[in-house]
Amino acid sequence: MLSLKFIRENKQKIIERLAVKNFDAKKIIENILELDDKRRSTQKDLDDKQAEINTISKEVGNFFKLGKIDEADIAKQKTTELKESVKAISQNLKEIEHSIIDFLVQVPNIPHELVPKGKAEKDNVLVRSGGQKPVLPEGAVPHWDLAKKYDIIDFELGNKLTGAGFPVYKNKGAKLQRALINFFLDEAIKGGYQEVIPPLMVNEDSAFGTGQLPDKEGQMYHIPSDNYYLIPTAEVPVTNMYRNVILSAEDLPVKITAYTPCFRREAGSWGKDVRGLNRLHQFDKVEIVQIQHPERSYETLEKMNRHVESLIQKLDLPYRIQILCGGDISFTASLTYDFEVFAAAQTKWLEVSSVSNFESFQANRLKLRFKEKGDKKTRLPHTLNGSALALPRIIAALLENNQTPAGIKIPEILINYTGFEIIN
RNA sequence: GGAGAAAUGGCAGAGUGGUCGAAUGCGGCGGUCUUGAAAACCGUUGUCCGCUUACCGGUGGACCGGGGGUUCGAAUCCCUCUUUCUCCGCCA
Repeated sequence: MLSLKFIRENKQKIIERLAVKNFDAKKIIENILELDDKRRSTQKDLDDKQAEINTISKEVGNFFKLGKIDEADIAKQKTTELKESVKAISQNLKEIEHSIIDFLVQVPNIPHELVPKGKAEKDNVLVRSGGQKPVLPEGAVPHWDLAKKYDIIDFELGNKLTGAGFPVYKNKGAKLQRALINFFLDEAIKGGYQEVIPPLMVNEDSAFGTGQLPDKEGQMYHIPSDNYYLIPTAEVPVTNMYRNVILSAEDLPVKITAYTPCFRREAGSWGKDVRGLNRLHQFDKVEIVQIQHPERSYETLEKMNRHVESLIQKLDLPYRIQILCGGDISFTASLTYDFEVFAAAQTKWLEVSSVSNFESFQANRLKLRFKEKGDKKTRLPHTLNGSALALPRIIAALLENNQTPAGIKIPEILINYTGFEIIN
């Protein structure tokens, strides 16, 4: 959510920049500014009346003390009228504030200068790539066939238990899952991130805080009896730990990592894109989150990129990194790097991480602030997050790329974690 | 799930209708003293929204768990929700 002050001061710039996200902001910004004017004059009106009531009330007190009952009664009557208008005005103010919020939450974050114009995936910009695409042996097959052949992931069984998109990991498949989680967490901790295990369900306030609500509730599983939402990513509980918090500048950067399962309804996604592990309703992910000083957030974004890249390199997977274009970047992000690994049997690039700087967009919504030492005013810090990494597609690529006639070879770095070198 | 108690500033903890944004202590910040530090002493110490201001600042309003009510006036009284604690019950 952009702050009102920012909108007031940067109207033209916002409209121009949001065009990159293919969002026509002119009308909505004008609505917001108009409402904001109304809000301020209403506020002033209310404050003045309130002040008058306060003055009179004090007088009444004094009259009573002096035994001047008649004067007190006269003063009392004056407030009756005022009180009624205060009630009406504050009701009005509340309504204005609500409609401002209603509009504000519809305005996307301003894209960074690096974000290219574009409509869809094909307009994303390649930053760099690495690793070697493997030459697969004769008769190589996609991961869903390998999963069945070696009995490590059971899609049908998950179907029976729950439904499509909820696989059961078995045997070495389950072990590999744990190995990756531990590897990713250990690397994050080495990188200075503090590990947390957050709740997997959040309340409405949290879902609003990170921008899942309003509007995107269709993407989350909802528990109506308690009004909780299953988290679509650890970003939600982790970032919300700092909702309504004032940090001091020395606390920055805050670096948190968390492993959690993630739950996504993925309403409306069907077809061959979703085969096997490519798209699931429940999957595991290690997330990294940082809260950083506005002047250093882009350095931090770069560091997070390097962290994610190093994980993929250590797993020896072919990858590429892209900057998302205006049409592909999320509502809340200023700049996003997508990391894709190449799954050689499907001959497909699979997104395994997306690392974003939200600048102050989330912080404003969360009421997350920080204060410079000796400074009276609070400021909004920048928030960033990234997957490091999402498991299923990493597993898909590992299985497909490392298949040999003898079995699937485990990357060197993981052997300490799995305890085996090959799935056969 | 049942019974009772409670929720106040960064923390601890006073405050039961006006002079309370709120005593006191701790912590934090600034200073005096000291070669330096500690101790002691002095000062200072929240958030949000307006108005004003070149700046320092000044000024109005709101906030004592959330929401509503009573009253000229609410941290204080009433209703309601939430949370926490104690006891009982159940239980991984």
